[in-house]
Parts: sequence; C-alpha cells; structure tokens
Amino acid sequence: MSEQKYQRIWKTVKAIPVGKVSTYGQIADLAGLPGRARLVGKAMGYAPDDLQVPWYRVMRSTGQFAFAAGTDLAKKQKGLLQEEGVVVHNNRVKLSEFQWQPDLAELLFKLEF
DNA sequence: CGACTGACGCCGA
DNA sequence: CTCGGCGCCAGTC
Repeated sequence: MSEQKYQRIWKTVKAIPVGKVSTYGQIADLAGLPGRARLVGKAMGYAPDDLQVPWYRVMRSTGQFAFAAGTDLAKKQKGLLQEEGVVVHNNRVKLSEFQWQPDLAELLFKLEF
C-alpha cells in the first residue's frame, strides 16, 4: 500500500498551526504530491485517531468545508475551528485571513523531507 | 482489465 | 454565483 504517501500527508497536516487553516491542494503540494488533492481527502479519512491529525483545519480551495452544511462532520469541524478562533460563516472560512502561510524554516523543522 | 467513485481543483460558459 | 467538463489517482466491484 502507498502508506508512505499517507504518512507524509498526515505529517504535513499536523504542521498546520492552531488558528490557521489549509486546503487539500495546498497540503498535497507541500507533501510533494502536486495535483493529488483527492488523495489528501482519502488520507484524512484513513487517518488513525491516535495520530491526532487536525483534519478540520483542511478545507477546499474555496474555503468551503469538505462536507455539506448541516452534516455531523460539518458541525464538528465548525465547532473545533471556532474554538481556535477561526471565524466561520455559512459553512466557509475566509482564506485571505486564515489560510496558513508556511515559511521555509517551519517546513524544514516540522516536516524534515 | 474496464467502469465507477470520491473529505478535490481549475477553467470556461 | 452556478453548472458542466476534464484531469487526477487509489480503491472497489
């Protein structure tokens, strides 16, 4: 199995700081898998609980949640983000304000690729 | 092996 | 802003 890819994706997602969000596409790029946004989505679903991957900080490139408004997961995601101070409006987040802007030093330190 | 299915993304109408 | 269409790729049937 391509366990290796998932490991890299999970590690990258864990590097997202509290109070910030990222997108599936951005994670794919940072994990060295450009164009594999869908794979990131799968990786979130397969992520083991004990890894404590902050999947709720990852959304679509539009700032929309990955789930339809009203669903359990969407509500959970909204709650968790608001606890971190991220403003959520109509099932979406203002990326221009909350998207994670990783700097090289941070990536080298946390990802170690 | 082909068809279908997504926690996606971009572009054009 | 909404649709439709296409690219992408691991899993499943």
